[in-house]
Amino acid sequence: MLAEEGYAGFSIDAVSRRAGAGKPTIYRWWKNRADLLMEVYAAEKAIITAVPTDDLARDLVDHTTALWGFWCGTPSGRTFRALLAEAQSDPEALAALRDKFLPERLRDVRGLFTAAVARGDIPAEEVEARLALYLGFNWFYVLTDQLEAGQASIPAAMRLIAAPTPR
Amino acid sequence: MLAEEGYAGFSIDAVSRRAGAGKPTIYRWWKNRADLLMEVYAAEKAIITAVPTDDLARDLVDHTTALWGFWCGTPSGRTFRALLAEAQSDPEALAALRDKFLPERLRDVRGLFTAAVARGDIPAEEVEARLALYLGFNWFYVLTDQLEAGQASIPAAMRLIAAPTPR
DNA sequence: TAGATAACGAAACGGATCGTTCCGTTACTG
DNA sequence: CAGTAACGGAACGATCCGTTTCGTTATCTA
Repeated sequence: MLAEEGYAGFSIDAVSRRAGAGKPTIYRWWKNRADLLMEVYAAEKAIITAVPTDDLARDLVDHTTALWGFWCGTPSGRTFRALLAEAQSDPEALAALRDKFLPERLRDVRGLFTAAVARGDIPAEEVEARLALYLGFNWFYVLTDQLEAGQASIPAAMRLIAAPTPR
Repeated sequence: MLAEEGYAGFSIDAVSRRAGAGKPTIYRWWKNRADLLMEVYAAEKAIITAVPTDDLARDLVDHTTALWGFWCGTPSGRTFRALLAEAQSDPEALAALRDKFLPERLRDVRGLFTAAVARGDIPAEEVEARLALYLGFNWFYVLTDQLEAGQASIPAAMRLIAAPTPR
């Protein structure tokens, strides 16, 4: 349904109709639209492995390419956008997104950065800033539905995010 | 109303009640919720001047600090979050956001980057990538309601976005 | 095998919002 | 003073929310 009509066509009523299930059944299993969306996303997410090499910039380019391909090739891009929209009107959903969903999804990428720290390529105290840059970059393109047009920016952006801090 | 209850409490019905106006009157002036939100944001936006010095990193830190202060100190942070959420369920709203609202709001910041290009500090072909990094960084923190906690990341992030490309 | 338990679908609830239509009033305009 | 246009208010049908009720099915236990 998200693939067909996006967030606008996604409602608990519509889900229960389509599933041939009663609404109470849906609410028995997921307390929220956001709760359902997060499980849909997690269930659909192909395992995008992120094994650090010794080149952070290349690791980030590879991971971003895989992620964008996943977002474009499945309904997951739509799902993610719906989830982020939902979090803007439901504080509980925002808390779940920030404190549970995102940390889980970010484990691999964070690993790329900590590996670079271990190699001495980037300072440990900059990991959060660089992670935020990485996340935000992806969010901007997916939220504005510009994943195709934005591909050209990936290498330069990742080079900057991965840049060693001089001095 | 956005300041009081956020996006959840914002509906055309509620707006017309609060304004003592009929709904048709609201729809006569703004064709969309997004349309109204964009005008609210634009009307509220204090002029945050962004005059380039000769240090892009410092310019970006200053502008980000001003922007986050504006987002936190007025209902505008809420307004912006509502606008972005609205754009996820209304393709027309997304197009307006992407093609009209954002370019207008970004004029000043883009000026900071093009000034750096003119000085030879950064290559012209990387402006889009760096702008996306800048935008995304801000979006991530405002959309996750972490503007206070994220302030510590600003200097490092801006240093990376403004970094000269070696070689 | 018989009874208890739990999940289920279906329907309906009150409340809210959407975007639109109709109507009678107000306030400018010429 | 007549005409016009924007207005407020009320109501429309449609959709969705989250919850309650009810009768049925399926599983587990004794």
